[in-house]
Amino acid sequence: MMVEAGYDNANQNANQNANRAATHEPDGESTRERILDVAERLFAQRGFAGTAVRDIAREAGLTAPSLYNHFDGKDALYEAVLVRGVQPFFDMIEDLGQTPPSAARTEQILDRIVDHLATRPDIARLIQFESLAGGANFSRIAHGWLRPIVAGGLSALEENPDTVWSREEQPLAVAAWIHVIVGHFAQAPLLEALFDVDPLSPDQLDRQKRFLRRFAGIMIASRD
Amino acid sequence: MMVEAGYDNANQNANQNANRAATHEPDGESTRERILDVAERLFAQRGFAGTAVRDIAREAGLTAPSLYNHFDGKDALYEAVLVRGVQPFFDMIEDLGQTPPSAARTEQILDRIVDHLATRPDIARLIQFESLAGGANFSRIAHGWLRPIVAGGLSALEENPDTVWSREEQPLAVAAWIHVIVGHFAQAPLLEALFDVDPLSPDQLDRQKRFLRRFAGIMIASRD
Amino acid sequence: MMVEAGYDNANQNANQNANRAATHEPDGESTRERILDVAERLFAQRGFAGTAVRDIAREAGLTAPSLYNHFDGKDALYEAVLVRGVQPFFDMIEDLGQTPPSAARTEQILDRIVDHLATRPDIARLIQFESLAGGANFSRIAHGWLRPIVAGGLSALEENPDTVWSREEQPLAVAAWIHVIVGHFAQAPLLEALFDVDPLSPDQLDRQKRFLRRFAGIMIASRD
Amino acid sequence: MMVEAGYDNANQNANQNANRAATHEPDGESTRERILDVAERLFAQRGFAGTAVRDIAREAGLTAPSLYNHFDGKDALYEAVLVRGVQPFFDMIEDLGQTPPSAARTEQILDRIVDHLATRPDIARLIQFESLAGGANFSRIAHGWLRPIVAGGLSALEENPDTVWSREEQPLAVAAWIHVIVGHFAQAPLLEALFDVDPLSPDQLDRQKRFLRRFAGIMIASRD
DNA sequence: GATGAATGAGGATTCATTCAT
DNA sequence: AATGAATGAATCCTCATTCAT
Repeated sequence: MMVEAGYDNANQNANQNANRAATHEPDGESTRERILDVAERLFAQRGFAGTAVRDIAREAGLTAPSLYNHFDGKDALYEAVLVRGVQPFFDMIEDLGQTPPSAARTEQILDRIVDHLATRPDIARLIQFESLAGGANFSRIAHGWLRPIVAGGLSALEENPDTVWSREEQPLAVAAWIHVIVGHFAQAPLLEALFDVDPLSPDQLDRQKRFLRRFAGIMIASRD
Repeated sequence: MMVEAGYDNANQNANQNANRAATHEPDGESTRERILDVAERLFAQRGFAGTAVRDIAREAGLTAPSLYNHFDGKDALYEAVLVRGVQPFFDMIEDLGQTPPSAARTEQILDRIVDHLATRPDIARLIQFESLAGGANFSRIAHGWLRPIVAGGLSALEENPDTVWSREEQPLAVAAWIHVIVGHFAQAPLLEALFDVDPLSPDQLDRQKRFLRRFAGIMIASRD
Repeated sequence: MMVEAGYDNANQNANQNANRAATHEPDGESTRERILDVAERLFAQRGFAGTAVRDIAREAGLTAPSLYNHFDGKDALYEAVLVRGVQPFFDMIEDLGQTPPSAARTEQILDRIVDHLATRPDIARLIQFESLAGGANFSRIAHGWLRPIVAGGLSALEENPDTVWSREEQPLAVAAWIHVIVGHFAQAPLLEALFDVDPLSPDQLDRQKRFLRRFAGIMIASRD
Repeated sequence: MMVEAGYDNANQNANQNANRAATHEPDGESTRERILDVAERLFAQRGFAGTAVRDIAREAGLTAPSLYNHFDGKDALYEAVLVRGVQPFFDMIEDLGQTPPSAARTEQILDRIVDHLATRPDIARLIQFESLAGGANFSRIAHGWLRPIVAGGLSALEENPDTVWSREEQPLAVAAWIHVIVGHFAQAPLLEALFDVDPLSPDQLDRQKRFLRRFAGIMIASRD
C-alpha cells in the first residue's frame, strides 16, 4: 500500500511535471510536493531548528522567497510535512476501523505501518524528533494517530490469556513495540555504526520486517 | 578509560573551581558543572541546533561570553556534555571488562544502564538526538560505548542454544533492546501522551526496570 | 489645469473602465477608482513606506500583480492618489483665477477647501505626510497648489490696513491658517484623544467650519 | 530650559565620550544616546516604517546587530526616542503643577514648549507622525502630556470673559494652538517651499516665537 | 484584466564568538 | 572569572515587481 505523492527525489517529480503539464495546474502542485519532499528529508536529518528554509528552497530548485508562495512560513511547512507524513497512518486506521479488534487485525496494522515506514524512514525520524521535544504538533500526532493504534495493541494483549505481561505492564509492552518499530527506521545511523549494515537497504528492510513480525508475536504471546 | 575530546580548558577550570568552591561559590557545585547541567538539560530538550548558548548561560547564571571562560565554544560544550553523560557507561564496561561474558554479566550491565538512565533521562535524549542526526560525536559514542555492550549482548544470544533469533536476526534483537531501553527514557512525552503517566516518576521507573528485566529475559530466551 | 504626472497607463484604463462598467463591474466604480480609493485610505493611515502594495490590492479585491495592470508601480500609484486628491484644489484656483484677489474671494476659497477636506480627510493626512517628509511630490504640491492660495491669503493681509501682522509676520500667519485647516482634518486621532469627540462626525465638521470662518476673520482683521 | 542628554549630532557626543571615559561606564551611555539621537532624526524624517534599523546603526557608527545590545528592537528604540523626546514636557508640567492655572502660567508653558521644540524640531515631527497614524504610543502621549496642557489652555479661555470663543468652540481653539505650534516646527518643508525661508534658522525661530506669543494672545483675548 | 509563481533586494533579528576591561 | 560592547554570518521573512499563462 502506498501514498500517492512525491517521494524522495526530484526525478520522480520531473515525471509528475510532465503529467501535470496536461492539467490546468502547470507546475504548482508539483513544486509544492517537491518542497514537501525536500523539507521532509532535511527536517528528518537535521531537525526543525537545524534546517534552514533557504536550504530546503535551494534543494527544491527555487529561492527562499519563492517558497513563501507555497507555504506560510517555516512552521507551516513543517506542519504540512508532518501532516502529509502521518496522514497515511490515519487512513490506515480509518480503513481498518470497521474490522473488530483482533490479533489478526493488529498484525495487519503493524505490517502496514512497517511497510510505510520502510518506504519513508524520514517519517520515523520526524516522529522521533517531535517526540523528543514533545512539541504541540507531537501531541496531536500522539493522540490522533498513536492512541488508536495503541488501543488496538492493548486490547490484543488483554484478550490473550497467555500473555506474559501483567495488566500494568501492558502499556510498557506496547511502548516497547513502538520504540522498536520507530527506532529501527529512525535510528539508521545507530544500526549502521553497530553492525556495519545499512538498515534501509532492501535486504535489511526485508529482514527487519520478518523480525518485527516475530517480535510482535513474541511480545503478545510469550510465556516465560 | 577516558574519552579524549571536549576537555579543552577544562583541567585548569577544575583547579579554579576548587579555589572558588572554598571562596566564592555559594553552593558546592562549580560553575563549570552548573553550565554542564543546564546545557545537558537544554540540549536534551531542544537539540543542539535548537539551543542557544545565551540560554544556557542565562540559566546557569552568567552571560554568554563568561561561558567561554569555561568552554571553548558551543561545540566543545556539547561534546563535554556528551562525554560527561556517557562516561559512566565507559566506566561500567571497564569495570566489568574482567568478568567473562555471560548472561549474568549482561543482565548486570543492563541493570546498571537502566539505573543510570533512570537518574539522568536527559542522557537518553541526548543519545537519541545524536543518533537521529548521526553526527561525528555519535559515531564515537556508538563505537566506543555501545559496541562493547552490544558485543556482550550478542555473545549472550549466541551462547544460548534456545534463542529464537537466527544468527542474522541477532543484531536486530540487540538493536531492539537498545531502542526499548533508550526509548523509554528518551521519549517521555510519547509515553505521557499515550498512557497519561509520567514515565520518569519513581513508580513508573520501578515498573519499567522490572519490565526491562523481563523483556531482556524474553529477548534472550524466548521460544516461539 | 492638469497635473502632469502619475497618469502612466491611466488614460487607456479609463476607456477600458467604460467598457467594463457596462459589462462586468457590479457597482459603478471602476477597478482603477477602487484601487485609488483604497490606496488613498491606506497611504493616509500608514504613510507611503508603511503601506504594502499587496494590502492595497487585497482590500481592492485583487492581487498585487493585477494592480500593475492599472498602475505602473507603487510610486506611480501614490502619485496618482496625490494628484487625484489635489486636483480639486487646482480646479478651484483655476475657477477663481479670473476674480481679482479680495477678502471675499479668499474666504470663498477657504470655504471650498474646508468643504473638500471635510469630505476627504485622507487628503489632509496625505498632505501632512508628504509635508513631513518633504519629498519630491510634496514640492510639486506646494508650489503648484499652495503657493497660489497663499498668494491670495498674503494679498488679503497686505490689503488690510488693520491687520495685526507686520509684513514679516504675514507669512507666518498664513502658515498658521494652513496648519489649522489641514491639522484639523489630518490629526483626527489627536482631537479624539484630547476632547473625546470624533472630529469627522457631521456635527463636529459643522462646528469646525464655523470655527474656521471666524478664525480666518480673526487672523486677517484682528487688532491687539 | 534644556534637557540634559545628547542632542543632534555626533560631535557633542564625542565630548561626552571624553567625559564619560573618566567614569565607570566607558562608552555605553554615550553610544545609547548617540543611537537615540540618530534614531530621533531618522524617524522624524522618514517615519517609523521608512526608517531602517541598519541606517540608524550606520549613522550611529555601529552595525545593526550591535544596536541590539542597547535596545530590544526597533519598536523599543522608537518608544525610547518618543519617551526621551516627550519627557521634558512632562517635567515642565510637573514643574508648573503647583502654580494655579492662570493666563500667565499658560503663557509660560507655551513659551517653554516653543523653546523646546525650537531646539528639537524633530520632536514635533515625531509627534505629528504619531498623531497621523494614531498608534498606541500616541495615545499615551496625548493623554499624558497633551491633556494636562490642554486643560490649562481651556481654563485660560474659560476664565477670560472677553474671549471670542463660545464654550463649544473652545476645544477647537485649543486644537488650533496645537496645530500652529507643532505645525510650525514639524512642517519645515512646507514653510520652506512656500516662503523660501528656512523656518528653523535662528532668525526665523525668533520671529516665530514672537509670532506665537502674539498668536496666543489673539486666540485667548480676541474680540471680533 | 487577472493571477500563480518566481525573485532580487532588503529588513529585522538571532547567534556564536571576540575582545577590552 | 565575568561582562558590556561589538560584529560577521546567517535566519526568517516581506516587498515590489516581473512574467508566462
